[in-house]
Amino acid sequence: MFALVDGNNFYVSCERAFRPSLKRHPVVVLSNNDGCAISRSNEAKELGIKMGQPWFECRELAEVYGVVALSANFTLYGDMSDRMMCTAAGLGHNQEIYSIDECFVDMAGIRGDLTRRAQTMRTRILQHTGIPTGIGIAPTKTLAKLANHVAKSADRKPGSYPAELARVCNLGALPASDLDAVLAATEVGDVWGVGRRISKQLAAAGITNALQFAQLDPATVRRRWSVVLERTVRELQGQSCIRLEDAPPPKQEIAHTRSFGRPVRGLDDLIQAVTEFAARAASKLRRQSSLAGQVCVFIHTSPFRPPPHYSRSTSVPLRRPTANTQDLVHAAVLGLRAIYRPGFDYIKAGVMLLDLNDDSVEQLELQLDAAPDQGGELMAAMDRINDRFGRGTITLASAGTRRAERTWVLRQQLLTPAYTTSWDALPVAKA
DNA sequence: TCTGGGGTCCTAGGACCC
DNA sequence: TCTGGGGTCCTAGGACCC
Repeated sequence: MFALVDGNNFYVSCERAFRPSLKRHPVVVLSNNDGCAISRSNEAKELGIKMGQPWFECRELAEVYGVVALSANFTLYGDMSDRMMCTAAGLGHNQEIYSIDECFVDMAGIRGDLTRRAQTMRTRILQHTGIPTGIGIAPTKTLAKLANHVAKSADRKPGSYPAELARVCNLGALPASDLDAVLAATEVGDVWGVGRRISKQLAAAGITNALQFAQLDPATVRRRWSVVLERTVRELQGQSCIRLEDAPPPKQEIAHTRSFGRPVRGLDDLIQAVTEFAARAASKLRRQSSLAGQVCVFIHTSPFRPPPHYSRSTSVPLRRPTANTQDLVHAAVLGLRAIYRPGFDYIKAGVMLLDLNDDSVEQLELQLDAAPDQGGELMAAMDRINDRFGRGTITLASAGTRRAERTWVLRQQLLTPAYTTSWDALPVAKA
């Protein structure tokens, strides 16, 4: 039996935990550059503000109704998530943290009334963190997701499902006929794994609710769509096909990409952005003890603006896999110079690290051929400083278009003289 | 004026090999 | 003259997730 614990309107709930005056007010949290609404309180949802909706589209309406709009504070949300996950882990023996606001818990081997246990856990999470949650329980992960959807909908929209399924919904405890009724009341597009495209195709075939979908023949679904969708059908039928991943595998790619607040034209500005993106990605890479074999960089103009449009990406292979910021930045800038065309208003850029593998192999090679230190100590020092004093305390800079060499720049305003002194002792500071 | 930032998995098709 | 077919690897693109 799987449980899915999901924080309601997570970012908004995090903000409310520290500002109780926001309760019962319509609140939205906005993405970077205050571009889109990425979390909405129930009150904001009722006003019709959609997930991912551009803020400029709803601003007028929001002003009329006094919607409070907040810029996202992802550091805060990460901390709140850690707390919520620690508490939620007590629900069973194994936990998979699926996203910042959701986790699966394997409840196999837990005796007693699972529904009551989940209700107790819900109260405890609320007390520990101030975050309201919904908990769904079912024999497969897809059904647990669906149960969670029921738990939240029954709470928020009375009448959508039986009221006793609100907040905690245990589909495993339901008689078959009741389960069918729940599936029949669920739109097929609300099933985990069925997105917009496929729901449209299913609708064309007369399949609009989850019960009809669950009654399809898996082999037919595989032939007509894919093995992925076949698995979804089987899971809805109660056959568990997706295992709990309690020890998440290391990432296969690491990206850092951003939209700019306003259009960027010059190569120098793009180099500056790409340098920062590559450095951020490199730091994530070291955190999971991996090395990258390739650096991909992309730039593009806004698809929402009139032409001319320009969009290109390129991959730069590295001579040997590395996690060194300097090497990764160098490769990213090299790629950028290759794809850059003057005369366009660029709105977004990004750096992706690909071909990732474990750094232990590289360590072995280093020992074998006694290669010079690739800056490992320096990188570790940078990471420690940034962990301690905040991201961006120390960064790598790239020279602009006129000078080819790179320079190190220290942002010293956050460093005390003592730390500056010890930093000066490091060989790189003279570079 | 103003439109997020990450990820994963699968498939199709081409290149290449035997 | 006649010119196979299966396996593997890689890449691009699609679809999905939060």
